[in-house]
Amino acid sequence: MARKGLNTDRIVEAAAELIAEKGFDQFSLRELSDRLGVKTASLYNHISSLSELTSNIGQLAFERMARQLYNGTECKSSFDTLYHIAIGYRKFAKENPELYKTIVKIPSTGGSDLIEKGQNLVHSLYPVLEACGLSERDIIHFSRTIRSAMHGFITLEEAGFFGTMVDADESYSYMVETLIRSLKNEYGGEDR
Amino acid sequence: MARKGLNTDRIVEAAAELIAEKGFDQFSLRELSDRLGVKTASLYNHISSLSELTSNIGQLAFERMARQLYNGTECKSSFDTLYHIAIGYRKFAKENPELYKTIVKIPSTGGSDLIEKGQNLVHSLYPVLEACGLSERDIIHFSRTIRSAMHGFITLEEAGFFGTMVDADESYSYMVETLIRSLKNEYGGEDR
DNA sequence: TCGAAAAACTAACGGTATTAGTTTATAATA
DNA sequence: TATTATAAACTAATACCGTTAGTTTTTCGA
Repeated sequence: MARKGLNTDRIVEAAAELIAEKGFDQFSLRELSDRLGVKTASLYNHISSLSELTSNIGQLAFERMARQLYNGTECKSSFDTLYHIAIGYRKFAKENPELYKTIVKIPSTGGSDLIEKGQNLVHSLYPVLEACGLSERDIIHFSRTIRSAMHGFITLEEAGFFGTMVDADESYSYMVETLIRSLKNEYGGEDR
Repeated sequence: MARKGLNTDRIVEAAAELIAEKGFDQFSLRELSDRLGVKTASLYNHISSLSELTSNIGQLAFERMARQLYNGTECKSSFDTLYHIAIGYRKFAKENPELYKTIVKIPSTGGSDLIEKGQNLVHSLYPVLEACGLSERDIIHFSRTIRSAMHGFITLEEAGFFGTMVDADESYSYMVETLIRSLKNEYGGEDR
């Protein structure tokens, strides 16, 4: 009955760890509380509901991803930067597949904090695209395009919708290069 | 206690209807059996588990989508055909948002029947891309690219990750046109 | 030192999918 | 047509799940 020094952050981190190990679908508050050495009901002193917890885990995933994506990205051009972001995005998703799932599995209701964290990740794309020469409106369009492509690829691959005949890495490179090439063709030359 | 003439197909269709009405997350076997005028346990004479049922619903979604996508697609060029498929894909997903979710929410284990139905939908893309002049390998690559883009866009939009400042329809057109333009630039002229 | 607040607990509720065992209705067979 | 076997309904129970209410214990601040 001694206090365990629990708080929201520790719970969220332990939950993320548990999800990473056992999978998103196998996750339960019961197993989480077991691991924290506490009864399930005690969690509710720190969290208000499972869906709120899930949202917090999604935010954690965004933060970790952002940290991994934008550390030491020294590239020759904005196009190169874009390429490395795209490669890093998938790298993170493949290294943390179950954690990545939480990002989009949030119930649409009340996930505004998560959406905000997602926006942070997105906004950091904008300067890169601006440096490529895109207009304000096209920055939005292209940002949505490449995010859709990356996320869709990861989701479909993970779900098993790509056959095994052709290497997925190769397809991903094809996709990203296709999008960047279209950027070069439309908006500028080689040296951005 | 009189027999209700129930079978797997009727259950799957009723489940799809229920999901369309109440949402994927609100779905339960209890409400499904209520609607069918039967006790929940009785469903197990026709289905083996919820996840199998979910997989069957996903297959139904694929079939309906395929039917809607490929009826009366009379286009001037293969590029036009591709464009209309892309627009129709999103149209279906927006008209049947909850049903669309079932496609990808299937547990990866044992969903081989569903994967096969998905492959059918994919394979019907191949002749179009072949007519555009793509090599066998690039057909796979580009097919994965556009499927990723379409699916990712729909998922991110539905989850609320696109702001409301810029119209999503416009972004979707931008995305599809960008991909088709890249196809024209790489593989051929105007008249395919 | 005492009182209040926070954090643990126990116990219970309503919900879920699922299984086992039983009865009934239909279909096939003799 | 009568009988039997099979399939489809049922009842009842299990083991989870998230969540809430109410209680006890610990800790911290006045």
